[in-house]
Amino acid sequence: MAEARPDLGPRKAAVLRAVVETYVRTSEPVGSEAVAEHAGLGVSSATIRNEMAALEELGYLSHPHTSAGRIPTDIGYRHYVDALPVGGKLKEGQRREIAAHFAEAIVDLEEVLKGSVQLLSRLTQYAGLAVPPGASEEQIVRLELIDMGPSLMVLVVGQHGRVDKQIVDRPDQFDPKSVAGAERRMQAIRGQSYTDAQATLLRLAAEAPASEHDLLLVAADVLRIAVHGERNAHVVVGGVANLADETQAWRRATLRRLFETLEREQDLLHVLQDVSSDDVQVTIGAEHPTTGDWEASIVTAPFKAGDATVGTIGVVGPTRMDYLSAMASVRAVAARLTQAAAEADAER
Amino acid sequence: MAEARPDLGPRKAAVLRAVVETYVRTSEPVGSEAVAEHAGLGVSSATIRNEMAALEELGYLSHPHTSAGRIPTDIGYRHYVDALPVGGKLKEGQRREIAAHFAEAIVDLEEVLKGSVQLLSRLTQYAGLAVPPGASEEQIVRLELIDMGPSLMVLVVGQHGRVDKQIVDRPDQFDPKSVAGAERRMQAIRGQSYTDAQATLLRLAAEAPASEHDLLLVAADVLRIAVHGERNAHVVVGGVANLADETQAWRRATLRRLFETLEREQDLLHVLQDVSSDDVQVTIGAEHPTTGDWEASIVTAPFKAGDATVGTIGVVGPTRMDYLSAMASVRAVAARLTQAAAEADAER
DNA sequence: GTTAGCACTCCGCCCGAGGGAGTGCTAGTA
DNA sequence: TACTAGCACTCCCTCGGGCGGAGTGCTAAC
Repeated sequence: MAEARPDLGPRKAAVLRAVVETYVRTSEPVGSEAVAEHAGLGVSSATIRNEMAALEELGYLSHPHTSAGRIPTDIGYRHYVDALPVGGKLKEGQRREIAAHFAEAIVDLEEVLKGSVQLLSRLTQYAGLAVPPGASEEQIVRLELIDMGPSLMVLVVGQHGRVDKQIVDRPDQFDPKSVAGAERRMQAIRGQSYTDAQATLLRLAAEAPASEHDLLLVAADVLRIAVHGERNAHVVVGGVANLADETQAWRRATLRRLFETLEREQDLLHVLQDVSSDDVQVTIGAEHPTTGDWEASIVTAPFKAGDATVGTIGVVGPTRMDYLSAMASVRAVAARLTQAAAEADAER
Repeated sequence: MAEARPDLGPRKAAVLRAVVETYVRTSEPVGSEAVAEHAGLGVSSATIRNEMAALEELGYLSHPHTSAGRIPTDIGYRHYVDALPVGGKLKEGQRREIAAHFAEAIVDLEEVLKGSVQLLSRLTQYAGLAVPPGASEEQIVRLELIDMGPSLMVLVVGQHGRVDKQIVDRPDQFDPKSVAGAERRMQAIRGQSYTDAQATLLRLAAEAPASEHDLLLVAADVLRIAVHGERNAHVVVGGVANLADETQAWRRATLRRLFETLEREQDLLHVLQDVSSDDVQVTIGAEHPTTGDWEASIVTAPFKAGDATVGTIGVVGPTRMDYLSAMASVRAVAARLTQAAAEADAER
């Protein structure tokens, strides 16, 4: 990601910035005249033209056709984003909306995330996304085997309100007595983290009588899935209607692909899990293989809930995105999320 | 819904049918010539023209402009649908796909519905929808109060794998002893239906000591919500990407509105709950107030899971929908769903 | 009641012209 | 050497007019 691109020098950078910002605002290719005015560099449009030609040569800008203005390439956006000052400012209204949203104490993380994703989509006019924290460090509050007639439900409740369930076919050998036995045996893991508990269950299974052995393995498997998020790890998505807005100039086919991926949670998860950093992170266009044909960018930030369990929240929008404002919104929401979770923990 | 429209007579009905079917296939206004060929009425296009003019007069067809063909109005579609033979046929491939999907025994209803909605969206190329059955008649397998530090989780597990949870702030007076007491007390409802259990809890609350009183009320409230589906009653939605397809001639703004409603689960629920009947039901365009500006139709069918608890499954697509095939698909999936649930019950 | 024939309407498309935005280049200036 | 003014050139976009065609509605004949 940190490609060794040559430093542009202040003026080229300013021109690039002006092109990006004007293009984002108008969604029309940007001409030298407009840049000369907007960038306030005190040079004429002719000079700008030279700079723009150079920027195109370097791959930061492109040209729909000879006599049109310039539009940024993905690389151009990348440079722009990297050069962006850290502190994007929120509008007063946005700030208030965020504050209002986090006024209530955090209770159910899942619900809060749904709300936060909606909030982000309202703030940015793009679609909001969130990946709930993995369960690995969360403590288990309860683990139960529930007899459901022909099947058996394994139910796990985590410290932060997480509930994982899985229903498995119950082979005949799982008689009520074994189930009760296994359930009693597995209570040893209460208070352990999901990861630790999984190991404990495997150990218990080894020691347990044959009739209970498989049951313990099944329970261990539910924990494994909870940790890895293979099945349940849904991505919370909200505000996708924004993507269908007329002002986003996506072609119909692109829009369709975008929606398809937003539904395929697994793919989405890969993208979101690949972007991990301590701060806001931006993935532009084809920078990630999965997002190659999206013509879209993702802005994400991690948040902490509990001790070290980390989730991700962010937005998806067109590459022609208002990165500054999107990053500010995402950063602010992630920060408030972390803070709210910390307060909820302190109270505990 | 059953408007007292005059009977059209066989020929007008045939003309209407031909217009609808041709229009659905080609998405172009249909001319008299085309109908004369397709409908096989053995009359000339001039006669068809007269009939079409009459149908327009009656409100079944409309005219984009003087010299264009006809397209059906919502009323036209309605008549067409009502006159449709009951037994739409599935293609062999579709039949196989459905069979394959229901080959496995039903375990977790929620998971099955997600799959079925995807299945329907694949079969029809529209978007799939489902409302899980309300909890009212389901039996409660477990009801627990779980201490989560500053808050309290009420957890209910139903006979068919349904899990409702709610996290509530725990006022100070809820000391561990009261919680334990209330939990013991409320076990009386095991095996009762959600509705009955709710009443039982209210009765228990009246008898219980003050310290446990509120806890029992909270639990009763969780059941009430589970039954009414005020909060949790999510609608399962899948395959929305299909709606963004180029071949669906929605304007961007309409598409946006459609997606917005698909995200507002409450609204959607109202629409789906309003359509209840024993068989496949079609809601066309503005027939339902909520769907007024959708330019979309909904095809739904109820399915039974368990004894009398009824959910709904269906598809949303453009008013210009292949109703015959959509109805056949929805009917088939609903039937298999009911059947699979019955088998699962029999095994119990 | 049905049909053939026909005038008429109106859309969609093609075409070419004109305007305009923006470029790239060249020559001149500080 | 860096910048600027000027200018020719390119290419898109739009607009208007002119078909061609699809389809209608009507009339008159069967």
